[in-house]
Amino acid sequence: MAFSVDQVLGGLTEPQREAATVVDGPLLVLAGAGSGKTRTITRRIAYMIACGIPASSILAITFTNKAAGEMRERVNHLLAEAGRAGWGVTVATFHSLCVRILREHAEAAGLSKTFTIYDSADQTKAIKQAIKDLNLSPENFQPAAVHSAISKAKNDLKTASAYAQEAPAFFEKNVARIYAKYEAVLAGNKAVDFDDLLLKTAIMLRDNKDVRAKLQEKYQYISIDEYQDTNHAQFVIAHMLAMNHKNICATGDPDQSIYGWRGANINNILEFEEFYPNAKVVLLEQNYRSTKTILKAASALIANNVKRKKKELWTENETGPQITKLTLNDEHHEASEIVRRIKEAHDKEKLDWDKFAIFYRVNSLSRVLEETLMKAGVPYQIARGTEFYARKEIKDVLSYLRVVANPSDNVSLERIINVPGRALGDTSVAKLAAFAGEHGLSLLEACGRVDELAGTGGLMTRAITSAKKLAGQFAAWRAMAYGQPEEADSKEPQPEAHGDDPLFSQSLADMMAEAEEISEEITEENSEFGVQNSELEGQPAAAAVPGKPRVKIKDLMDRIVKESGMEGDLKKNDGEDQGADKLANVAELISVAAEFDAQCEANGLPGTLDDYLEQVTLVSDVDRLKDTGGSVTLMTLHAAKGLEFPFVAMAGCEDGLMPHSRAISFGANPDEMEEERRLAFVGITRAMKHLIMTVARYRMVRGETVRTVESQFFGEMPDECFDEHNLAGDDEGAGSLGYRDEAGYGRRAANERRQYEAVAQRSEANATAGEFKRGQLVRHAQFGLGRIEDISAAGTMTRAVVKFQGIPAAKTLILQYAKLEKVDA
DNA sequence: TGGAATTGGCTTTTT
DNA sequence: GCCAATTCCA
Repeated sequence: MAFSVDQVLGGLTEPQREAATVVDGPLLVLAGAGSGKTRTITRRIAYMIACGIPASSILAITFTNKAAGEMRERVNHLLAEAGRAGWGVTVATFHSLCVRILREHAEAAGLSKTFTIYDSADQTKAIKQAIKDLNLSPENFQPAAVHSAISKAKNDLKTASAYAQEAPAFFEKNVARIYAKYEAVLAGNKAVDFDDLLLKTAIMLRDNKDVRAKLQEKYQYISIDEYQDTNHAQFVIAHMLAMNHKNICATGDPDQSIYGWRGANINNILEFEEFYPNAKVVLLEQNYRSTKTILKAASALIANNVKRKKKELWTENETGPQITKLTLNDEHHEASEIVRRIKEAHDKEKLDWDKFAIFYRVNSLSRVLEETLMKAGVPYQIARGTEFYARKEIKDVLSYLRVVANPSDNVSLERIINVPGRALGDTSVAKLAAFAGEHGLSLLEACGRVDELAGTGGLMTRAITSAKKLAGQFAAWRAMAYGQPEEADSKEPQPEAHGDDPLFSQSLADMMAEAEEISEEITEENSEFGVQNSELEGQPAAAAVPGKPRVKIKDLMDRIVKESGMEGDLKKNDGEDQGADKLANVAELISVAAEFDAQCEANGLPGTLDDYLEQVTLVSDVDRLKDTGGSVTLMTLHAAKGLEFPFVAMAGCEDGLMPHSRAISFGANPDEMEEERRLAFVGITRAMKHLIMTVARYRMVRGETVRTVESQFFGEMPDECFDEHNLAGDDEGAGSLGYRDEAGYGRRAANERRQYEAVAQRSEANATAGEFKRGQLVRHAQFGLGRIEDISAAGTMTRAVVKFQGIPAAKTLILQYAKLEKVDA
């Protein structure tokens, strides 16, 4: 054993070695940017195995699927070198781990085994539905805002009723109602959303002693990466799992906490020691990535944050070149200058394209950069905002599959019930839905029994035929997917009033049981998805159903695309439209599915439809980036976390963008500014040697050209770190004018001003006693503190548009009724 | 019912 | 400015 221990720990520095060898008891590794954190954790896991800890009792949680895959690979590689088999460690993200736990303990969690996972788009849709059902106006309750409120509540483990109890004011009270309704919609569709994965797992672990004990025994050694970005639900899950053996290792860097906006709680890491008083703490402060210059600038910047643990990054690397700071005319100038310099470095320094990255704060900046790269013939890849899986045609195909997997999923069915057109428009669907509601059926079941509706509802003959046909098709596809010999299910004997898991759940359960028997170890331990170990020599294949080859997702998909008429529809619309594009995307989806099939085949995994759908739902943009692209990488600062590049360009280093205006604007939590600073810090510390930061003097924002001010963060970093060039041809010294050009820029701005002035004049005359003006701070009995954004007179009424703190949508109030109270700043 | 045309809203970040 | 969603029109 000793031999492998040495091999496993070889080349680690003293602190790294310490972190890797403290295996028992709580451990906190505060790892600065570029301090070899991943390397250390990987070694730590390998060390545990080398010490004889069974791989199956090790759980490693990472932030992205990509990180999970990489870690798995590295652990395997290390152990192979040390002559050990590395498979069997569970490496997962919180979300994928939860899916697994929930499927295994579906009953205990109060879920159907075949639950569908809704992505954000599905969630928003379901929320819209709930808002509509409650007869609330979508204007006052913007689905997106409600969505984020609910999501936040779930991350804090607040169920609908708990949330309702605490709801302080009007808005929240109604959100509570929507929340409850939304939960009902989800349950009706046998669906869970992203947040539910965490919430349901956390609650089950908290309340169900048996399940908790079982999982505690299973995962005796737990390590969690990027701990600074965990939220409350994740915190609870981690500690429920660890509370017995207390072998929990949290690694992370408070300075790189950038997901506060979605509920991550930086205090989880800041207070780890309070939670585990006997925790061992290791600091990794030596940076192996960046030059002294880059590190100096980054350290100076982050030192401005109050909420942090002091840490001094240092490096033995060279001083390196100064950071290039460029001021350009506009975003086009910015893009061309960045591209020019990238090309230059590519040619002169013989750097491959994949050594370059361009970061930006918001996705909208990518457009011009992309165009410029394309024109210049520079290969690039991008973690896109509207990524592949969000495309309409892709979502459509996946919706078909989801309905096959879960016939109760009405949201997915509604999405495609008339795609391609089959005479089932809004009217017909409404009737079907009403019928379904009356009889406690799913929408699909209603389609199958449309005959019974014919007398009453008066559905078009064509619609009736279509509905029946569709129900029949789904039955057939389902039979194919789950290896059911019959195809007769659509006319199946009455699925009784409230079908709990109708149709096929039986066969699925059997299959799962069988698969488990065959190789409990493998299915359980070999991680989730298609990303698999390659070192699985000699393991028995865990085929889904013995004697029957597993159904290929590709074949199923192929069949659905053809039989549903989608293919024909897209071909028909080919007329130099996007039809061809869409068809190509579908083809791409199918070939990715074929890859999934092949992966599962190779690793002897069941690779059921449910597995596939789960995989597809939980991938992110970053996961889709290839390492070996031979291309320049474009991404948001958020996506850049954990990566490194020899040459980095950060575009849009301007106030309003970085830091984002949201953190600057009225009512912003001061913590937000710190998070913006951390975001900039993350960006800067990705760079190994070359760093360019650019400022565009004018930038097109939402169709308006605005005058910008360079980022206030520049003022927090030492001048000597920068090599500054002003390549903007025009005016000097205008930088102090403010965010928007005083003179107005463009017709639209002028128009707006004229309108504003007119309104202001009118309201001046009408406003009660004239004390309310635009910009005035006010207090409202229900909504709280706000600021008047606009004010106007209409007849005898004066209307004020007020933006209240904590309420995303501005409210329009009538002054005579609203009893606004003036607040002095 | 489907396609065109207009509006409106949006822009943080994503598992 | 762009995209999606809604509305309008045939």
